[in-house]
Amino acid sequence: MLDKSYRHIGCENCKSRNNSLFASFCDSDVDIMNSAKTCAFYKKNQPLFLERSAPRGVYCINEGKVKIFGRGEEGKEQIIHLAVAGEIVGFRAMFSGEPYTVSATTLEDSNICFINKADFLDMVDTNPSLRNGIMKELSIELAERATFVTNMAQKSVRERLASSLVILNDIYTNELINLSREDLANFVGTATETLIRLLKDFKDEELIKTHARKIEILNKDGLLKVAGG
Amino acid sequence: MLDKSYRHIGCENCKSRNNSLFASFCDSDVDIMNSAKTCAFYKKNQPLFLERSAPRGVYCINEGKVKIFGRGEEGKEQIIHLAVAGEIVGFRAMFSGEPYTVSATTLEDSNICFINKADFLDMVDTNPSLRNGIMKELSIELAERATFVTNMAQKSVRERLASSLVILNDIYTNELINLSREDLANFVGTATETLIRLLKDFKDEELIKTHARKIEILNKDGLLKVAGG
DNA sequence: CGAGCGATTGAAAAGACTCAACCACCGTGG
DNA sequence: CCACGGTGGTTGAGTCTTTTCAATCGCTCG
Repeated sequence: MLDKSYRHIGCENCKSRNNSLFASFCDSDVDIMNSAKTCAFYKKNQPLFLERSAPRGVYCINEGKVKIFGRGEEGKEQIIHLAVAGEIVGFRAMFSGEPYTVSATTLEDSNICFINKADFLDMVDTNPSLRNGIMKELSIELAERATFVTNMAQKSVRERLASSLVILNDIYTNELINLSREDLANFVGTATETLIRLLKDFKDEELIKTHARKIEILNKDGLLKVAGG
Repeated sequence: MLDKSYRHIGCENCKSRNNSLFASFCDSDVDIMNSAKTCAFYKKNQPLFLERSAPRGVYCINEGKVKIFGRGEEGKEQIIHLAVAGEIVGFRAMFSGEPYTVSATTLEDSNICFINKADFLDMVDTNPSLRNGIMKELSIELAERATFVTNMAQKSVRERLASSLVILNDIYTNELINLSREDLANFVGTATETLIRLLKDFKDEELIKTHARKIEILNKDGLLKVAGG
């Protein structure tokens, strides 16, 4: 269960740090980060930052999940990424010199640490392995996003939903996919009604099973086949 | 007109370098790059590199244009980016440690220089301003691509075409947009036939005018209005 | 208990795609 | 010089997917 206080969470005990950009930190690096950061508890659906606002630092997810999304002309959300424990959110804006182009909101109750921009950039400057990790991460995400664009442009909604469910299944390790229908639609890039109809199709085809809003994957290979790849 | 030989093009004389990542280079930096690079003339439709192949270095466009594209399931191209003179192509793959996820092909006769991976990474290591420029560039492109995804997911083909034409108008400075209908369709993310029909609509609405395959923008504001934003 | 939001269903319309045919231009070879 | 073949551009018709709008249902929260 999550700690509802604002008590400091020591990075040295953070189970999520092992698969984060800070995994390679030595003890003194961890000390520096520990003294630089602040920790906070975020309730579900609480924003970390908003599009067009000025970046003040980076957010490190100790526990919980965060959606990163842009908005189209009519204000409809498009979820670009779902960040899980261990991920650092908002570090792209540290280097771009521009306001946020996306917003970030918690999807569930979360513990999230914050590192000031100056402190973060200082760590990047003085720590080559962190820097290289970041450049690698940026590059990989850029490549992923190229695929994302291609999928959006060429795949049908049905294919995208199948593909999305597999991705979400990995994100929700050891638990059922738990998103509102609207968020799921905004992740797939479709209308909520279309999403619901396709979910029903998948249920009929015994690819998935729903438990109220939660979704269980019954046949991952079948979904991959529908996704076409 | 383009030089058809493989003669060396000195970076110190390269007009495109001023708006490139190498703009901040001092004379000695330029010397290093000059001795590290090789220059080559590429005919129209000649590939620089292919998806799934191993990155060997970066390509610097002295003159010409290059399309960067991925492929969907059925092999249909999706153009992710059009690179113009001054742009460095393929540097993301220098950091990702993975094979190319996209391909690059010239759209017209081009002069393109090549810098070996080791030499390039060496320059990045020893030149903080280049490094910062790259991190900034990666971050900005990542943000742009988020918008790209949102547009693909939420805008109609008509809106995307209008928006694409405005973007292309900037890319083809002082000349008419000159792409095959298929490339244009693959940039917008639609079928060639749909693209042609919409171009006709735009002609009827006097937003554009065609000269054989070339496209002239008559009413940029009108196109922006159609694009919705 | 009532209000309100999220989930679901139905019906109709719009948007895009596919397939097939045709046209137009261009360079080649006879 | 002209017929030929090929590629890229264009048009038409029909179909399928997806969206939109409207209405209903069901549950949770105050």
